[in-house]
Amino acid sequence: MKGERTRQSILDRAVDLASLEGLEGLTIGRLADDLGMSKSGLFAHFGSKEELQLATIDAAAERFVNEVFLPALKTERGYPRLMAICRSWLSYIRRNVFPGGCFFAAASFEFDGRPGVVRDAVAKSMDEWVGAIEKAITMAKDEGHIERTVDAKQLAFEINSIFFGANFAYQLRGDKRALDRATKAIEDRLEALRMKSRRRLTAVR
Amino acid sequence: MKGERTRQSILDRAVDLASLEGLEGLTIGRLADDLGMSKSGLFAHFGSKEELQLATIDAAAERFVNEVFLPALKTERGYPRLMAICRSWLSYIRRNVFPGGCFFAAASFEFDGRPGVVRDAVAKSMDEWVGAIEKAITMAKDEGHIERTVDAKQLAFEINSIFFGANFAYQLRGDKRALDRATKAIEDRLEALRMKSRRRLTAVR
DNA sequence: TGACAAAACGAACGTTCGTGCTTATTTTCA
DNA sequence: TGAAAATAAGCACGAACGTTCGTTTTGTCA
Repeated sequence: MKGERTRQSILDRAVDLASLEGLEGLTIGRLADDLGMSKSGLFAHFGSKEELQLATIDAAAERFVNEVFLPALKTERGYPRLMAICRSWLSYIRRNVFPGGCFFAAASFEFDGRPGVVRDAVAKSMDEWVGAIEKAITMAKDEGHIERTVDAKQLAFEINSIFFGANFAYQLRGDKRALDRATKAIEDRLEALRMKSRRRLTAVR
Repeated sequence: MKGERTRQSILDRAVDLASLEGLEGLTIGRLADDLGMSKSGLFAHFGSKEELQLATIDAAAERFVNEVFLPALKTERGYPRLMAICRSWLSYIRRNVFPGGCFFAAASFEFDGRPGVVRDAVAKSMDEWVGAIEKAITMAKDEGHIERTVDAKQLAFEINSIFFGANFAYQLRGDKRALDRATKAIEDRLEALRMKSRRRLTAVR
């Protein structure tokens, strides 16, 4: 009981720290100090640093899903939901859900060069996320909201790219307009794909 | 003389290593071992790890300019050069100029959360690069190759985003088609901006 | 309340980190 | 060729790393 609560608060802090310093830069001693507890006590919860990293990724994924994905699912499927997902992602950056920017963008670029279970876990999370975007695109096609010829994988690639670009410009370059630019890029791209015959519905936007 | 040669070979290796392990994961002991020299001997060349990191960024920038930017400058200014820059960048990923993928993408996401001179150096390099893309776009406008209404900053943002997305998909997800997708995304985007009155020139592509 | 389990602690392990010093070996050039 | 200068190595340092240990504190429940 108590242990689970502690574990959760450790992971909460670990996620924040890792978004700033990286999953490798995340350090058990530093984390313990931050939480006012002993290294050994903290360590016992995970058994190894690698296990801590994996648990941190899981915790980050949970926060991400709660803050980005689930809220967007409330919007009706099809074009509206696809756009809601994009807006939700950009809002998640603006709200600083992770203090160091997108946890998964950072982790992706940190681990893309080294093999191991941590890299695999990051890749799996990202696969799921990009897959979710693809699915939303496919739904928009199925609903007849966007053209049937749309290549879902291609479009998901482009949208995800814009997310990375937005995170980069916002976090590193401090470009306040980065999120506006990303919004415009995605809106323009998606708007061009809307079904002509459904133009009467565009006013809903 | 000799020192300069050694320094260069150290930096060559440092760049490779940092592209894989990150600039913070880059370690003096590991680097010295790799090169078959002593930590202290290597250390003397730089005086501090931070100085080594800064020199590594410079060396990476030099390699990047030589491998990506300068070759593209041989192409005539305007639309052709803009496209050449994009193709050159994608080729640079395909050729594994840095063993861990784009050095600057990795460094950007590694340091976007922490202040300091290293972060500033990374940001400066990226500013220059994005600025170079912007300039190429502006030239294409001036040459009358693309529409005068194009927002150079916006377009540069989008192109750079695609680069990040391509690096991500190629390096972490091992998606061989990532570079094709990036090419298509950029081609389609740019093609739509070409001046109608100059359509007779489009065959040149 | 008392007994047992869970959780946290403090100290220490061996290793590696970045960084100083001092000494030895090369390079360079008058 | 030999002296001066540049370069590399050797050694040691304090701190931090992940990890293990035995002990103590805290929580849970019969």
